[in-house]
Amino acid sequence: MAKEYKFREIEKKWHQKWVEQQTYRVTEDTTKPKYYVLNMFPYPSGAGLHVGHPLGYIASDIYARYKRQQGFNVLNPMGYDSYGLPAEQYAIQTGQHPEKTTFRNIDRYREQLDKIGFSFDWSREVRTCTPDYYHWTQWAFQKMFNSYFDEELQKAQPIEKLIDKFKAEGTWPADEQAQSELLMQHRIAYLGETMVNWCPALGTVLANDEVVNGVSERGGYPVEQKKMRQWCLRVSAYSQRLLDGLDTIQWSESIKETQRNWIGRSEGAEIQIKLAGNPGESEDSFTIFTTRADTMFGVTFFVLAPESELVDKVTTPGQRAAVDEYIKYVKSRTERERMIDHTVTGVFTGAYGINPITGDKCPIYVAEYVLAGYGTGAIMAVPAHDSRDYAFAKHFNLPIIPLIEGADVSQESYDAKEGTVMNSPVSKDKSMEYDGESLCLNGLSIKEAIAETKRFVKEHGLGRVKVNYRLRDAIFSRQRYWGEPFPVYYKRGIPTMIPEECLPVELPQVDKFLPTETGEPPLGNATKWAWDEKNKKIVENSLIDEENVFPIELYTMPGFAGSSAYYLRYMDPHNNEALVSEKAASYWQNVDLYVGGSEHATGHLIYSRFWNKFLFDLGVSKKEEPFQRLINQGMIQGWSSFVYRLRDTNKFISFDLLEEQYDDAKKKNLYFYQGKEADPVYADISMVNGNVLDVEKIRQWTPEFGQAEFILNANGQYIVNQAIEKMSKSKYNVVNPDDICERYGADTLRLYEMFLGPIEQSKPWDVAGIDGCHRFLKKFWMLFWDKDGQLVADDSEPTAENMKSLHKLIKKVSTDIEEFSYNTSIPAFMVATTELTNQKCHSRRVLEPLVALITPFCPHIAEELWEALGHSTTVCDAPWPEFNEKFLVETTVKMPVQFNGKVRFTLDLPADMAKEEIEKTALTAPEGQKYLEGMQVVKIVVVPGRIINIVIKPA
RNA sequence: GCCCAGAUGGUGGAAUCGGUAGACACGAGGGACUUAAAAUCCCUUGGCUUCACGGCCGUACGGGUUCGAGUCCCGUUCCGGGCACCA
Repeated sequence: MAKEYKFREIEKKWHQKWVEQQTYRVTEDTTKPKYYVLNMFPYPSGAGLHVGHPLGYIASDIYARYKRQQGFNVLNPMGYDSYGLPAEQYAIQTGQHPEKTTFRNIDRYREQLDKIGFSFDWSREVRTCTPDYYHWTQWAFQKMFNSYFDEELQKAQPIEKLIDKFKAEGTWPADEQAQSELLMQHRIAYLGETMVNWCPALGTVLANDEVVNGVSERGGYPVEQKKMRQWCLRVSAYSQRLLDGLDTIQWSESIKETQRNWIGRSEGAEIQIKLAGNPGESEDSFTIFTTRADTMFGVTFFVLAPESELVDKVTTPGQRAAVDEYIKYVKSRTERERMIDHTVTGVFTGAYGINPITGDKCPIYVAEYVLAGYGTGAIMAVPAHDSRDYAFAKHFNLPIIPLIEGADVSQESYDAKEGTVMNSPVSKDKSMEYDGESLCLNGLSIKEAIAETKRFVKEHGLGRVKVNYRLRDAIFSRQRYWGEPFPVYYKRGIPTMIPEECLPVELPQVDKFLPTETGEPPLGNATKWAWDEKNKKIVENSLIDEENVFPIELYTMPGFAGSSAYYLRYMDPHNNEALVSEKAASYWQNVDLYVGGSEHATGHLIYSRFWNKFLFDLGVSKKEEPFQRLINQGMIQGWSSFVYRLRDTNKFISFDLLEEQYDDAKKKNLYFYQGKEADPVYADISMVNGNVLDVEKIRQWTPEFGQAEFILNANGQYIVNQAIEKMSKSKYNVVNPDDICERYGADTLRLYEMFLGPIEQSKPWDVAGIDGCHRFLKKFWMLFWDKDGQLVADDSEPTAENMKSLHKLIKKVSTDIEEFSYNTSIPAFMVATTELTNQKCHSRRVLEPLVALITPFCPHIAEELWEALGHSTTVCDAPWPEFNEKFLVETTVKMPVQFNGKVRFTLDLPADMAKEEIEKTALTAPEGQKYLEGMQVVKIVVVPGRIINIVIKPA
């Protein structure tokens, strides 16, 4: 009897053994080099894992196992990002404590993960919602509170240093309140009155990356701008370092570019503009920011952002009413409206500014197209060379002065930064003189003109060169329950830190997860949420006396708080004294390989880099960048199936019977049946076979379908419409990995997920092909057993052919793993297996390395075969086979081409082979002889790799 | 609008540095074994043309460089992602 591949038994057996033998447990082993592999930890949602989740985990597991076999001490931990909105929303609906549902979901995730055979060291698991974990989130926050960013040193420094500086300068106020306010302007974690993205439906503020197209990322609810006092992190202070760091890490170019865009560095100049005929107000000048200093001669007006404090100061009494009206209008508009609708609006303030270069008096407007948060909130408008200024000038009939030779500005502005400058100045007396020098840019290129203007402005004290960043500080508080509480109390209104030794401040119990009746966040429902300063403990709210007992912060931290430094905690997860010990941090340093989705490009991956840089400044983190190499796995999409219900009926029409019409306005297809519109309804993927609906099955699914009438096509089938969409429970297109494990085994699942295509690409899940992977594993298995079920391995000498098949595979698989193109390794495995089967290879010296090679991909079958081969140690430590080129030496001429007296060969030859040998080989190869006969070899050029050019001439 | 990444059979995708395009797999069709099914194995499978041998055309489109281009250069179209009144 042939030995059957019983994957269920094999996988169960090894899952148990791995647990018993603690196969994947790692310690700081200084005798080995370290390698740190990390997956973005999942948020444990109620829906469980679908086949898309493990994609990245499998990819990183393969790499981790490969590194381990190469002799590295590999840290490969896993945990849960377990604070989050869904659990809280669920709690509001059901009254169940979010911790309960979260832990239940975690158990389910763990069960699913365990089936796939990952090499995670579970002894290092972290959960962001447990006090021993968020202790260190709170601790980091306090450190940020007690630090400021020193612009000169470009790093975080203790706040005491700043206080000393103020004291030395004599600017340190006596009043406690004033001290607090002064320091707030410098602390890295600070309480700030800022415009925030307020989402009324979620009842909380959101960070910029949580708002997409003016609506909340989660739920898609409208977001408005609101001025609120919030905790913020001074991420913007690190802009330059965040930008510079990108050049030192191996991330995909596209994600680096996304971050560069988000940081948005722009070099420009700030220029002082004097007000003309100062209308008796305190202010006599304002500052504008421009990247196009070269266009100073084309300025025809100035514009202030509506939110700018300057508006109030410059507005003349005559224009006051109009300006107030306009500000009121701007406030009435939501973020979304402003983003979609770019109609030109604005109003004249009545004031004029003086162009310091030309001395011209230009009107000052207020318009919403200028943003308060960027630059100085004031601009100089050059309608000829900026499309927004152009639209504004046309609307308000303001002059347009072209400054670039050949630029036609009669229809649109000329925004491009190329060309030769003219009209700058138009004539000599149109340029102001400073210290005997006046500016002239005519004839210069734009680039030269910018530099020249900057120099002029700087040298004559008209302004300064300035770099601006688009990156904003992160809003760090949320008006939610299920998050880290702030270790902060308000001592007579002054935010004060709860002493470090009293951390963690645990999340209090509440009976309701909704905001209070007075509109306070959910923590307002807690009755024991006051800080007793004297006794250093949390006490009942009723004891608040504003002398010794003070209210504690009601906000909680946002989702990214817990995920910003979790990689450090994995190094030393049970440490009660520190976030991470010096020893562990020094050993593990930073993450060598990070795998996760690219959707975190402007969120987690920026915050985490910022957080790490801060901890690096503190000396806690040992590397400036937390993630050396980043791989972004693509999404696995699902095939959604739609059935069509005739509107206002319970009749479902087979898709092929419908008439299709494209609606341009809605940008989608509409379907009609006998003139009546039919609406799509999701059908569960499990009820569809190909594109045919199992009508009986769907009838049992919901009562709605149970009573429905299904109109079938001529073949008696109900055809569904299909579309590729993101895999999601609500789209009923989820494929569960458990089912695949049950049917084919984890090894097949692992192999197949890699076989689907390049890791970084999004691709639809398609079960076609999984049979092929399973079949391969069976073939691979059968390579080791004879027809009686006996192991075939013996000590025989491998043939040259055997070694060639093996070493071809070693080479391919090794480079593929390094380059993360696992999908191309799998065909190579298939070819090698077929070759070795045909060669009837029984040699241990081939079979053992073969098992070692498949270990990262399919660890279960590998362990089983490794054991069968007589090893008592785990295959995880089987050394990675070394590639030896000599086994590939068997010359075959792949492609001879003759031209111009040159012959080019492609040969399978080692790169370091001596030239004479190459020549000999080439000349004796049958194809070579055909071309070289009667020729004299003049020169042989060996291109590294295995291509040679042979230059010949007639003998 | 700006930036980034793509486009190869019915499908996923191979093709190393510019060297036989379509490896490998899926799907489809045909066959063997079998009472039958499953499993397994074998053959065919880019298009057009030919009884056949073969020939011609083919890597989104149009040019270019080269003895030779899927690959390099210029331009165009389309799809995906990011940013977007950022001065």
